[in-house]
Amino acid sequence: MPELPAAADQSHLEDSDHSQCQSILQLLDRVGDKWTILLVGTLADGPVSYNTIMRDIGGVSHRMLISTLRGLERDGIVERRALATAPSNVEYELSPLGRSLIGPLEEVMKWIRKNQQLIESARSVFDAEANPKLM
Amino acid sequence: MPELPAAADQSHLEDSDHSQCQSILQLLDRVGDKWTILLVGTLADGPVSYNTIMRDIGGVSHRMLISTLRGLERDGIVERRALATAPSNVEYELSPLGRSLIGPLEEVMKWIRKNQQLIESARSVFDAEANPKLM
DNA sequence: CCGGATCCGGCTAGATACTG
DNA sequence: CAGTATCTAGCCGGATCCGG
Repeated sequence: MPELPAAADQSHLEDSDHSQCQSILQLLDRVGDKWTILLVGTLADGPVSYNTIMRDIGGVSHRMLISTLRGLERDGIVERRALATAPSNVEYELSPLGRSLIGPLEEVMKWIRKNQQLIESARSVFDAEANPKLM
Repeated sequence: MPELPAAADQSHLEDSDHSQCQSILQLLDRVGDKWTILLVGTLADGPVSYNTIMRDIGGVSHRMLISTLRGLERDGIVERRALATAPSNVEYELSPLGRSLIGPLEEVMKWIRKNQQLIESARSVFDAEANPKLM
């Protein structure tokens, strides 16, 4: 079983403050992950089948989608249900825990959509100042 | 100028839907970034000097801190002010745009702190079910 | 003290091919 | 269709040295 999250790498065990911190950093990686945020967004409205997800999220590879879903399932954020239909089909949906994540992440998405233009122009200005000659 | 964000890799230019999407994905990486989230948190209370940041955030390397700060400065989220003191000193603070990010990210941090235990036990359960023999 | 540049090992994630 | 396994290139990030 390769490729599951890799969990605990802390070699020399550390005092509780540090391991507490480690755990938070780990969760930041999970929750802040690009695909996690997008995935929670597409699952927010109810159960969705695998290929629908694949279609809805542009630019995610098969491999990344599967492994992100596994990770979220492991963390108790999504639930997986295999339907016994003729062409095999699988549905994913948010658990209650996962649904409680919608609010916070939706805030972040709203912020991004609202400030997208602003940030892009800030980048242009910054790049121009840093490299006036190249413009 | 190595190592700045790398901005635009899209070779064959794409229709506006796709480039729009690309831009959002990019911002997700910036905003969802572990160090970004922690950094906005420590800058939330006002201007902070470089070494204070370094001390406050455990486990960040010099290189990552500098490059994250550069990226955030480029995006107009933090402002950098070099003080003309004897041992040179630099302060960073959130721009108005950066301050508007505090709310959304604070929501995420609250969610993490609240559900940390829950997630860890979900992981244990999942791992036990997946590998009953190894337990 | 701040921060840029370089080197380099390890991990990430895409492509691909194979199972049920 | 859903999922797994293998191979591989490219990036990320830590260590380190230098220069302001």
